[in-house]
Amino acid sequence: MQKLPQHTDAVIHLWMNSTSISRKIDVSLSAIHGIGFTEYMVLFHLMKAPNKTQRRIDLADSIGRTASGVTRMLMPMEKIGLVKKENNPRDARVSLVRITTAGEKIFRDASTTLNEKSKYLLRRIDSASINDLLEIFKSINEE
Amino acid sequence: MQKLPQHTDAVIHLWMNSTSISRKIDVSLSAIHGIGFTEYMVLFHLMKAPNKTQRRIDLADSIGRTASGVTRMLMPMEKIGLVKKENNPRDARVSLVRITTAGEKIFRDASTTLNEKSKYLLRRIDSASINDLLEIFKSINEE
DNA sequence: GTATGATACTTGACTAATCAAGCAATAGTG
DNA sequence: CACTATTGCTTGATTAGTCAAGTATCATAC
Repeated sequence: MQKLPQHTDAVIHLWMNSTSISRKIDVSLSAIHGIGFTEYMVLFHLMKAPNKTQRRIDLADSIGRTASGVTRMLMPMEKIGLVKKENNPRDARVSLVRITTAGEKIFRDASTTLNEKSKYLLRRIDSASINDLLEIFKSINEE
Repeated sequence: MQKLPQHTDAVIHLWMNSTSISRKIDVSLSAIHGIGFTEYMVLFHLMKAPNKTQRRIDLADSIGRTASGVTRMLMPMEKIGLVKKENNPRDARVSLVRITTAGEKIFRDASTTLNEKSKYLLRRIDSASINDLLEIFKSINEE
């Protein structure tokens, strides 16, 4: 088998690392807080958003899912009270999502778990390399 | 919202990048070759394996899926003739998977597509940084 | 101001993966 | 050698997500 070019190798390793890391984080988060990595990311983006509120379509975009994926994912999250639905008075098509107080608490608790787990998973990488990693990730996403 | 520690930030960015990248690659690969990134990875690991053959359980481990996930995933791949099942005469529990000639061809063709797509996706990253990335990824996985 | 098109969202049908339970074969232990 | 535990794999039930189609609202062009 022919040797793969460097960038292909990088993409493959990115996939493998992210697969195994997000699996491990999923296990920790859901055992302790009852949410997976994707749910965590929803809360994360809501916390960052102005008024802690976002349109479903923008949320879909932020977490790399489709609109229908978001609809389906938010149903159980609403049911257990992590987020709630709100209307946009200016546009009746839009359905806004707001994080609740309960959701914020779960987010803070889960962040602690995620911090510990991330620290452990990256324990062999020194701080400077993590910085490099972040810089590279940021430039991958520039438009 | 409190600022996240560096390693947590890195894990989150890893997740986001890999989500969007593997989605894009999935689209390209399946449009042209009828396989997704996961199927490509199966072929990739089989190509690397001695005799181009692997136990299902080891395959599951290599691609970060469960044994039952592998069983389900290989069914359609066998049906379209990319891989075939073989027995291990030494251990009747084991079911080996071997890549077929047709599978090898698809793998080579798909590799070309993947190469182009990877090059495009990482076009803003210089060669030295990609090397750094690879080094970091490799040390994340050391045991 | 009315038609046409675009946008936001939901739903039905499907695919992919998980977990837990089960079966069969092998390995380890007294 | 017999008994128990472990390993490799598959299957039923469930969950998470996709796409395509449909509905409702808003924006645009004439």
